[in-house]
Amino acid sequence: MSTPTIVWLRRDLRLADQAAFHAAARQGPVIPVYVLDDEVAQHRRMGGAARWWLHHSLRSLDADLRALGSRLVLRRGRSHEELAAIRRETGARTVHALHHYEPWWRNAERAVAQHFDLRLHHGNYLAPPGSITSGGGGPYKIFTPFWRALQQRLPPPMPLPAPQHLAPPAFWPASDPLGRWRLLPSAPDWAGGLRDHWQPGEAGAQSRLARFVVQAPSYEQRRNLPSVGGTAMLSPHLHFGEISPAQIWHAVAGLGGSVETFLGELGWRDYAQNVILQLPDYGSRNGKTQFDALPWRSGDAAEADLAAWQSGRTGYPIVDAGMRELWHTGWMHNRVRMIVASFLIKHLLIDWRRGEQWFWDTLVDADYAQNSVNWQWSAGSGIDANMFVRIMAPLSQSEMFGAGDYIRRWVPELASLPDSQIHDPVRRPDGYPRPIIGHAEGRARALAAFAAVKGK
DNA sequence: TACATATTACC
DNA sequence: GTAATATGT
Repeated sequence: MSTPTIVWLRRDLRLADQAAFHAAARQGPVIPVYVLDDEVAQHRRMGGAARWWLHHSLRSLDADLRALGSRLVLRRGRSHEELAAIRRETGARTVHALHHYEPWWRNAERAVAQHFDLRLHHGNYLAPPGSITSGGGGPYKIFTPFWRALQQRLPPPMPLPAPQHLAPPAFWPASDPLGRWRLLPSAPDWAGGLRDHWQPGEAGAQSRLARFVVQAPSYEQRRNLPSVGGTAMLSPHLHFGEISPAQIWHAVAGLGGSVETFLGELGWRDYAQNVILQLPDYGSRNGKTQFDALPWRSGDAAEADLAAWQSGRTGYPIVDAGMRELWHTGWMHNRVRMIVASFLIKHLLIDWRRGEQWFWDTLVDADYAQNSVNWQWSAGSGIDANMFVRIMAPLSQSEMFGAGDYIRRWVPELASLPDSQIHDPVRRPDGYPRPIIGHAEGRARALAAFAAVKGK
């Protein structure tokens, strides 16, 4: 029997269009390995919602592998140590994996490469991050020119087929029982809403894509209406790599209508990855250093406001609906994400990193690049040019995007109010709070604080 | 071919 | 305001 090859899985938990599986399957026996490696220094520990998703995604991948005559080996610890142990157990000398760009993988990959012939493949982005450079040869800072340049590289390669069979090794290395990792919440079980809304795994990703394909041509008209829900809801599947952007691209490109707008969102995902590649600390450091001087609020009053925001009790119906949707389902509509982020940063004048941390813990799609880039975009602290202090008015956004039914769904205290009242109720039903800050007051405070750091 | 300056746009 | 490019010297 020939020497087995390791497929080292990270956020690429799929069989189709998975270049590491594709390459390894042709070399003989394959050992698929997932190492839970987020407890080491520098590695951001996954949040609670993401851990719930990971549990189910790993179980799904293991079932899919067993149907091919294989299985998933689970190990916990430092990636290079666990892989080296498997090498000693099985004699494997080659590791196939996909490229990942979170800063903590740099050291891990270097260490793995000391023990193995490490073959890294592309395939989790439309184009390899770092490969799109501006006329001056440097990385892009602004989305639009980046996207124009990326489009020159499209279409992405045709998706690779899933392997039909994966030869098992002569014997399997030890594998942890998934349950021992305790990725699921113990009491209280807060995951009921997640179970109702999501099907983690490759099959769930494909069915979500199939549902979206028929709606993709009307994406433009529907995507900003939280009551309608015209977005693809593929973000957690993409984050865990249960589906590739190339698969999505080839499923929707050419359908007409506003598909181009949707593809721009896939482009934004590539863009964010390119930003953290040039600035690995983007999740904790302002892109523009003058924002380091911004007088964010702190202390008991700010902490109380943060808690009200987190629990959906700000007294702004659209903000509260979004925050409760997040808590219940692990996801929030994109338009509402922008509104709640603006509210925290501008109206409450709370550091964007606090919001980023909350999203990191509660979103099933929590992604280092996306979360960092999007929060810095909301704060205006990022490297992308940004002329004014953008302060979204929650009430007019709520009206403009017809959020009435969305609010009724997530803020049941307000369910009986008519459209004329629901965005800004004059009489607050029992138990629904008054606004924790007035719009004009919050706006003025934010303008003063941001003016202090603008213009150098 | 370098470098300055004008133009355009900023999900 | 400033990134990126087009245009000028």
